Amino acid sequence: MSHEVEQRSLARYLEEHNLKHTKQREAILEVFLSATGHITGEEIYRQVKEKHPNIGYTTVYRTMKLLCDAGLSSERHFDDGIARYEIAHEHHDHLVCVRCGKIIEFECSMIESAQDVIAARYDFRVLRHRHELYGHCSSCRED
Amino acid sequence: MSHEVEQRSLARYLEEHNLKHTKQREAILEVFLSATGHITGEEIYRQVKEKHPNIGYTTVYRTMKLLCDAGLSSERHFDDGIARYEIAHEHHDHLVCVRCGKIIEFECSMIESAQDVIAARYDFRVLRHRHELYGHCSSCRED
DNA sequence: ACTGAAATTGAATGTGATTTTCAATTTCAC
DNA sequence: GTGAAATTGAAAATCACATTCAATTTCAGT
Repeated sequence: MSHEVEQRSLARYLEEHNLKHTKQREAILEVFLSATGHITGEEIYRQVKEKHPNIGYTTVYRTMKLLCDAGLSSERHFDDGIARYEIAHEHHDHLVCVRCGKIIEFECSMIESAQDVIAARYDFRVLRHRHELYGHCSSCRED
Repeated sequence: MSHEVEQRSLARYLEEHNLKHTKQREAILEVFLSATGHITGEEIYRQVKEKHPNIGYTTVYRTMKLLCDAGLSSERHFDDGIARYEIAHEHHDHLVCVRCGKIIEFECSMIESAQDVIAARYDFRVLRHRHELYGHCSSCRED
């Protein structure tokens, strides 16, 4: 509950694409939205399983792919190679704490414009980018 | 041949770590160094196989890991998730052409310093970063 | 509410890159 | 040359995720 906007957004996507509204999809959307973000498929699976013990891994992966297609989520891969799903919003980049695993989002127009310079230098047409800073967050540095 | 510096560097690493000097390791180093860079394990395997038909996948992967530990190579993962090995050198970032797969290295001090600003803002200690621009290279845009 | 065609589900199985296992082989210090 | 320790390679395991397919569920049309 309390994610009415996204629920409606999913419902619209399903209707427009002749797809069906199921308990599983609703449950997975709910878990995904309630997470702090950057949750893995495995974590979603475990949490959905609590309320829907019969749900399968397959459905979780398929539904997350659906949510990505619907524009509600986007899939990210950090250095461990495991897919993580974040709530879709404005372009941004990430700080990843290698100790506690915390992922912080940031945006920086200075970097964006620097990229334009690089692209021009190599006559390259940039479609997207990924920029990740790996290190230690402040709370992991407090002894 | 003609990669004497690296051969000596590997030899030194092997000695220091009580590891052994083998034909396979030499052959893999040779193929790796002769590549244009950003070669996959599979590609190394195929090329080494030409001169050493009995070599196994396993040895290639193990040896590339060794070369990384020895500081001669570094492993990179781009969006396709497949490990690529590049010749270790100064820090740099990458432009990746999503059409032809070409990988161009670049460095940009403007971006590096912008990162410091971000790190300070979040009180984050950056250990390393990855910055990849995906798009179309100039030759892929020529119709 | 009822029906049935189409979509969905989930268990089992497949996939693909890489890793591990392990018996046989090779290296190298003595 | 000898033998202990490292290395090799074939086969099997792993790990995250994708595909298959028979059984179930949804929902538009009645």
